[in-house]
Amino acid sequence: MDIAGDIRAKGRRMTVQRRLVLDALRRARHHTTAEEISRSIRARYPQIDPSTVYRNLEALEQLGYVTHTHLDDRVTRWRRADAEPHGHLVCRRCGSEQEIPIDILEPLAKRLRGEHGFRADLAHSAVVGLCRKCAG
Amino acid sequence: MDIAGDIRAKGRRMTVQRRLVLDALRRARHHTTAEEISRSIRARYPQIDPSTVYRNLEALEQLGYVTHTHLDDRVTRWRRADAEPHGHLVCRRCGSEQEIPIDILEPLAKRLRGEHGFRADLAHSAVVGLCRKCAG
DNA sequence: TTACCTGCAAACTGTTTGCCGCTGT
DNA sequence: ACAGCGGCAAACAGTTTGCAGGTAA
Repeated sequence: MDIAGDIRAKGRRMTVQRRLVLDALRRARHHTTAEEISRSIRARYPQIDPSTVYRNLEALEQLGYVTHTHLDDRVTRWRRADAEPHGHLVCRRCGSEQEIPIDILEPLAKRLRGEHGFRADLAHSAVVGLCRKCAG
Repeated sequence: MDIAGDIRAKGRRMTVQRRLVLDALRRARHHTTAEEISRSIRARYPQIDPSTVYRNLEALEQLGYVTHTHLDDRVTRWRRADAEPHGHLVCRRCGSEQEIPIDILEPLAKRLRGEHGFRADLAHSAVVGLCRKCAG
């Protein structure tokens, strides 16, 4: 898909800053933070302001190209919307993170939908608890 | 249980500030925020500083009397540790919150434990998604 | 008496906003 | 030409911290 064309078709613009944010997200294997994206862009283009990164992440999320998730701190994690979705386990003791296949979470999503009419996005926030090591 | 005695037995102190925080949590039907606790205390005892509330919440959590949860904003929610645990559904569109019985979440917890050795605390963070109205 | 605890003020982190000139389309 | 967008600086919310004096045990 031609993101640039799509963005323009929606009356928005494809600026170099927007492209750089998109590229940074493409380079990141998993989720990243705004700060990390900002830092990686500023390494080459120091004139690009962090606030521009924030504004672009928000815009790109509205446009449907990126989404964000929350682990157990106050930092928002961003990733491309077309990456395969997955869940996260984060240990409240050692802080370790672990990705899990989304289908483990499916039965719960189904049940919440059936019993509460609630369409859960179980990839949105991490499951917090104790990892095997720390629970031992 | 005698919290005051228990706290002293652990080498900590029962101050009026600490008691006020505990009382505020007892008065609150569900989870509250530090700001709310602080405000309710300061209505009567304006000299008590918000930072004291934060420090006490942390201390009381370490001592095992309170726990915190996260909904989908950046505010920490506090409650007594002896309140019955429950899950939360929060709508990303309208912001509505809904409590759900913890046993709905049990099968997932069990599975995470079995397949990943991970002891999930599914009451710790809200499940985010679209409520019935907003999904309609 | 001696940790622990408090109030106060200041710092801090992650993020948002106002302003205003610039630039894609 | 005219929205949308960017850089800059300042504001913001929620929370944390350093300090110096106060207080529970």
